[in-house]
Amino acid sequence: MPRPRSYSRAQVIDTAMQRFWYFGFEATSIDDLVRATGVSRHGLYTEFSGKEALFEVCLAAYSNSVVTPAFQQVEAEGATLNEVNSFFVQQIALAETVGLPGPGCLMANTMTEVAPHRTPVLALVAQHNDRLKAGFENALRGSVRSTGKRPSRQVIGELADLLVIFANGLWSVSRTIDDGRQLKRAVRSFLKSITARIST
Amino acid sequence: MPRPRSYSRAQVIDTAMQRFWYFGFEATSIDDLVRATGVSRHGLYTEFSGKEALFEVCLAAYSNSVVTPAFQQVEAEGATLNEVNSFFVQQIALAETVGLPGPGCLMANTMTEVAPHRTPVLALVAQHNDRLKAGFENALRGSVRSTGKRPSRQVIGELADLLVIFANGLWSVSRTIDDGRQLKRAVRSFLKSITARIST
DNA sequence: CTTGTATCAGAACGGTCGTTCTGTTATGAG
DNA sequence: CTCATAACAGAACGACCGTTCTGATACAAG
Repeated sequence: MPRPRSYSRAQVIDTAMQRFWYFGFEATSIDDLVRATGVSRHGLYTEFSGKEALFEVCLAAYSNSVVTPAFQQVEAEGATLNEVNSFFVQQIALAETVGLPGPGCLMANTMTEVAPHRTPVLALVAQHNDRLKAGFENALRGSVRSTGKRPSRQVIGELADLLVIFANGLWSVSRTIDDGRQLKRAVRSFLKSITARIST
Repeated sequence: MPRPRSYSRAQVIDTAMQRFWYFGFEATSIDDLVRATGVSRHGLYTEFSGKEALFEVCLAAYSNSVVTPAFQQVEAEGATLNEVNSFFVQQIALAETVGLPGPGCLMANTMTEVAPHRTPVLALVAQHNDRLKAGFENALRGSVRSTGKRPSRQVIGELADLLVIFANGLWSVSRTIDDGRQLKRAVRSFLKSITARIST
């Protein structure tokens, strides 16, 4: 008998995620979210339980709807550094369509804005970095398979760490740069260095 | 005849800088600054003209009192990648004494939190990145001088861009990591890659 | 058509935001 | 000692913060 809800939970989360992504956690107010989503304050508080909880839901949604579509190719069996390259290139292209200087990466932004003060958030971004590292390791192993060289597990891990750091740095500077070609050039150059480390 | 001021401008700036550094621009309130500096609201508003103006002064102070002491060795004539290495190692050691996960870098944090919404701030962090790039180029040229290889100006520029991205990424992840050895390992590994690119 | 119920819009909460203003106080020149 | 001066502490400003609450509303079962 009750009145059916007039909004879609997924769509609210997506809209909120966009606001947090571009403006950050602190600078995004509940009023902003009410205006952007069209959902009343009451609705936001019954559906989610507060601003920080909603933010954490948005981080998870970002992982699923933004990171996964682009990064799954790197995580797939048989992936190589070619897939790593197209991951970066795709994300740069996405940033260009949104407009540079752009929003960067929600995870990278959160790393520097919210963590380490709020433990649950810190855990989520650390988990994201772990995911990236695992994916990069997978691609590195894939690329190694086709070369004569056999780098140790430790070297693979170190190179994956470098890729995680590079990714975070790249999305950081994408918030101050207006030319996507600079970013693409950096990706090309960096992957060249990594490739050199796993071939003869 | 007037009453002399009871605070030192430089010390107020330094204290405010520390707060912004760790907590970020939005999450640091004027009340926080009043408590931390011991200066009244009125004093802060006559000495500086508002929160954002004070923040910009802090960015400049950070550049002078944090970046310069560590980075000037990289900018010095005759610097090589050895100086780049000790720059990173010193800053990591500093972060370890403060405690990891730590505050990272005020400039990197600002890049992802405040820029690109506020143009004057964006300009300051972009200027910081330019400074880093110029310093890294200087060191790369210094390292090249002692090898047979003669990389083009363009390659030097690209590698310097990589170093800027790496630096920003490194300070980002230092906000989620509790073991400084991981950071040092990454620096060692990354500089190894860069070195390979400018030697035979 | 009636009625129960969950959703709705939006008022209202105390608290804090960045900012301004008002007296009081401490100082050093005369 | 007197007094003009500027820095002082802190009250006060309207606006907005995140959160809670109230009463009207729209639907579906009976």
